[in-house]
Amino acid sequence: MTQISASELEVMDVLWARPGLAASDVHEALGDGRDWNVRTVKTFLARLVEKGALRTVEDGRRYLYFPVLDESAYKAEAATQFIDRVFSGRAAPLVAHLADSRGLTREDIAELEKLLGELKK
Amino acid sequence: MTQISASELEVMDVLWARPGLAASDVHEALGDGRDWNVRTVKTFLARLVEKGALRTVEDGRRYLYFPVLDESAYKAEAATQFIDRVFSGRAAPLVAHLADSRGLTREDIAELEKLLGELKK
DNA sequence: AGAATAAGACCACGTGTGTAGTCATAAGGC
DNA sequence: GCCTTATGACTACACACGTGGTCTTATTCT
Repeated sequence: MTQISASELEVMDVLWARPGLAASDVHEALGDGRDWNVRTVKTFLARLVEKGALRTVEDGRRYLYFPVLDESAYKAEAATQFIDRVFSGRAAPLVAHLADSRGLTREDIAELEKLLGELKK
Repeated sequence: MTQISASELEVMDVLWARPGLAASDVHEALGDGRDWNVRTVKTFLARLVEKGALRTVEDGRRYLYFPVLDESAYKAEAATQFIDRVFSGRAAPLVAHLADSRGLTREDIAELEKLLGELKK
């Protein structure tokens, strides 16, 4: 599978949340913080279509964009790859590092415990 | 801080494990699976020195390479960035996805539980 | 109707990255 | 003393990525 860059991923996130937006809507939805020119957003959309991550549906003289790539599948894969790359495939050290860098709040810890409890079944 | 690419990271991993290797040693250490030309490895080393992640010590007519970047600090930062990018900063979904994709073995789960137990203190 | 706006199509351009080649030089083997 | 080999220095080059420009055409506003 082709790689998706960090910027492209932000675009995917918008469309995973609200599939079927047009380019200008995606641009608008990104608005906060992300100060990309509409054309920049369109470039990302076009590249994502090339990569097979999105597909278009014509709507008059514009396109609506829909995800082809499944969000969960993609993120699971990305997580696995990241852990392979950075942590030699071991998940525990990752969590340890998160804790170190204050990436884990008390709620996170509680949530993880609950999750682990379920996983054990 | 400048970014380190996936390939460069593999080189760093070798030198974090065994600081003070020469280019050819790094090449050899990477050997398994990684079939890079020595010059490719040297390119990565040079770029890592430029980026300030490694420093060199002359040893006759060659260099020995030592990490400047701290491994733990780097990996903690990388983990945080990854989670921000892909999981909107939430660690729990990451672990959930790992579980989904069979990225978590029973041992991982046990290890994580132990870790969480310690974190709670 | 004419002007401003908005959409897509196509193009551009600097930087990073993966992947090495060439050149000069030093050192070791015969 | 020369040939091979290892080393560093410098260079190359294609493709990805971030960023956005131009050109054409269709719609909408006044």
